[in-house]
Amino acid sequence: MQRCCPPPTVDTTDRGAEAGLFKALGDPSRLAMLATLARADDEVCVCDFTAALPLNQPTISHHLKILREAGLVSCERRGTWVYYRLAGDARERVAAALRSVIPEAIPA
Amino acid sequence: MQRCCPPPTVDTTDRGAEAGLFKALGDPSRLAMLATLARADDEVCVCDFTAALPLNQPTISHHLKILREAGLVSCERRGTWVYYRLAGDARERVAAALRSVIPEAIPA
DNA sequence: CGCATATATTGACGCGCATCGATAATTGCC
DNA sequence: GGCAATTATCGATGCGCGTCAATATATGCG
Repeated sequence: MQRCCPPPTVDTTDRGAEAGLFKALGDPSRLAMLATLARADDEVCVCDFTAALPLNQPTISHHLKILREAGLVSCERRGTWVYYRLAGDARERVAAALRSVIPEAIPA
Repeated sequence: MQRCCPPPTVDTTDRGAEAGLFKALGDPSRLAMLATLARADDEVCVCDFTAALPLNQPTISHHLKILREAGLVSCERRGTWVYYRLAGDARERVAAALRSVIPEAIPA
């Protein structure tokens, strides 16, 4: 191992949190749910996801749990049905994560 | 399976490409390399990564290959050393992917 | 209470990923 | 050509992920 030219400036900041966020975004089905929630003015029923997506019900529930634990969505039970909505700070959280890695990728 | 209330509007657009991009961002070591490249004005030598990151050399090479295949970085060999740089359209690509999922997450 | 429906959890399976050691490929230098 | 150094590839290993069937939990209704 040998140096080549100038002093190295490798960013060794721990980005486990940001990686966790992006990992939650790393599945097409989860992106479909997030895109739906981001465009819905109010909440979306789980039954809509199970009806529209080509996945079995436990798989839907599993993906929603991952989004929940990532803090990207929140849910509320009303009667038999459970309604999900985009978390209030989801937009700024992902934007901040992206900005922390590639600062100029987002205006401000 | 039964409807609950209004017509569902689940976004079933295929987001495999966006998910692939986010999946490439879903690792702390790869984020460290990307953050380094995004802040470096010019290119960064592989030897700097192997020297600074707590990973073995084959693992570094493996992660760089993933970033390369995701189109996020490009590389050029000069002599014994290989230099990586952030791809020219990396910033707009990730911004567009994020915007396509959560439109209001990014200003423009 | 008992039944039906909606959602969550559990357990299992197969595949992909992160990591490493060993080795190959490439280049520079003698 | 031969040797040393840098990077890439290969093979293997262990773990995590996406998926499903089966089951559990929760709610509403009669």
